Amino acid sequence: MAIYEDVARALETEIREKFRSGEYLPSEIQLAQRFSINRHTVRRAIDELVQAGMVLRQQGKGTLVLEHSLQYQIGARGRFSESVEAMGHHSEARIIGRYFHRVDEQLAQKMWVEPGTEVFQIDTLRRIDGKPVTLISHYLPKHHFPDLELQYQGGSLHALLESRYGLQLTRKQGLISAGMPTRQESLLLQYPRNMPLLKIRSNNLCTRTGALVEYSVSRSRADCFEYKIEPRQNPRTEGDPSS
Amino acid sequence: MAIYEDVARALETEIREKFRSGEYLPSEIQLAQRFSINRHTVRRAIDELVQAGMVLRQQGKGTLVLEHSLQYQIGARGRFSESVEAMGHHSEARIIGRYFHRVDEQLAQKMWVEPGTEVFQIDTLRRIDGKPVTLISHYLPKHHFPDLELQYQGGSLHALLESRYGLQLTRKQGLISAGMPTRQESLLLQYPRNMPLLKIRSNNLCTRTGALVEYSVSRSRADCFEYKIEPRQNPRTEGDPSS
DNA sequence: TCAAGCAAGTTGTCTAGACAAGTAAGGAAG
DNA sequence: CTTCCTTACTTGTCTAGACAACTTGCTTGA
Repeated sequence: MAIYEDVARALETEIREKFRSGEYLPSEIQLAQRFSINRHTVRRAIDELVQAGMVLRQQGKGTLVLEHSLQYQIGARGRFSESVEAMGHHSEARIIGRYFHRVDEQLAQKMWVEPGTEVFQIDTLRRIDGKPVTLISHYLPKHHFPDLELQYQGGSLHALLESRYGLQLTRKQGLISAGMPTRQESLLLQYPRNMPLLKIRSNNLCTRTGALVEYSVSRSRADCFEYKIEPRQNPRTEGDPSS
Repeated sequence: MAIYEDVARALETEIREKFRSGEYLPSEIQLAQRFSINRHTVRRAIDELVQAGMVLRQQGKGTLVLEHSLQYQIGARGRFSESVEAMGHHSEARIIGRYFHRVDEQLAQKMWVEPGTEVFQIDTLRRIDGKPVTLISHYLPKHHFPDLELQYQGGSLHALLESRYGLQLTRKQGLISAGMPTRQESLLLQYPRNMPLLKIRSNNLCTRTGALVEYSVSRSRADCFEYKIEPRQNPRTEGDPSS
């Protein structure tokens, strides 16, 4: 194992235990003497920390320690699992944006509606234990929901659709992917630009008529969130055809 | 302006104009001679390209040029969808590693087995149209599979389990997450370090007895791959990843 | 007093050389 | 013909030294 990797890990734990954000690391020369290695090797180690977003270099001043409260603890506890089926039905969501527009070619294809269809877009942010975790954009064809923009004031969107409009939704398809956050997503989720997001695009149909009533795109922080797939409780015992 | 920045820009335009993905850059020594600079300065320049996701370093081989069309075109053409249910059942996989070890505490918890259990680990790489897309690590408790390491020579692992050992598998749980690639994953998938991977951890049980017979972790390139969830209708709807 | 500038300390860049680690191809031995 | 080993070439790491660029505080001069 490379020396700089060892040093990087040593510095990482040391920062977590003994440094606060705003403080400066010892100079590269001092660290080189302490570890009895060359200064360039120290720099290579600090490069790792910079890449991880733990520290910030300031030429002429030193190496600044940043907030490391939510640093990459992938796989540790504090990880939330959620059934894919439950996606988008949450009540503790806060509205952060409402829009009204006509869908363009690209969105229409994903939404399974005609281009030019008038839709409401509602963006919500979901927090868990106060931490922003998931950002959801709901797209709802206008003709299904007269006056929706007045009705919905937060809470469970799907519950409102059922109580107010008598619609019951069925997820017809979900597409799961991963991507990097935009600047705005990074801000809203308080999440680094160099960490991935988990995305689901869902097409929800009316259970009775089969018409599309909601298309949603959710983006979740991958450091503390994952989706769980579980087989139906009463499966066909015929067996999984795979393999 | 730093020399390495100039060289990085020069190489960037050169790559766009004269190189195709799959080709290798001239060696660092050759580039150093061409630009009349030190090899370390060349390395620093190439670091920029690696960071930008344009090239991939391969120790002992060279510096591989990646597709530069997909840079900002995530979600464009050439995206494969695959049913989550079909995960891990593919036949066109190539074995890239076999291991035999006892599971530690952490893995045991995820695998639903006792710590210390002896397991085979088989790593496979799956390509689509020649492009490496998915990396899968299969973990199989040894006591279920005497002589598996001799039996399996590639192809469909689950088919072998059924034909050779008479086992039929049922996915009990799948956990979907996202993460960044390790250096090795980046190499094997020919994929930049700063682009995300889509991960699924699956616990597959014996359909009859309910015992765990396989735990697998798959990692897929997020630039050209996504998982599809569809409500179960007829059992023969395996995801066709074609085009 | 005030301002210019000097000095010390920091990170940033470049060079130079050495060896380790990994890959691929070709040749030698069986 | 196959297998193993050697060899050449590539990237990866470490060391060493020098100077540039920048920040800060202190000294010096008017």
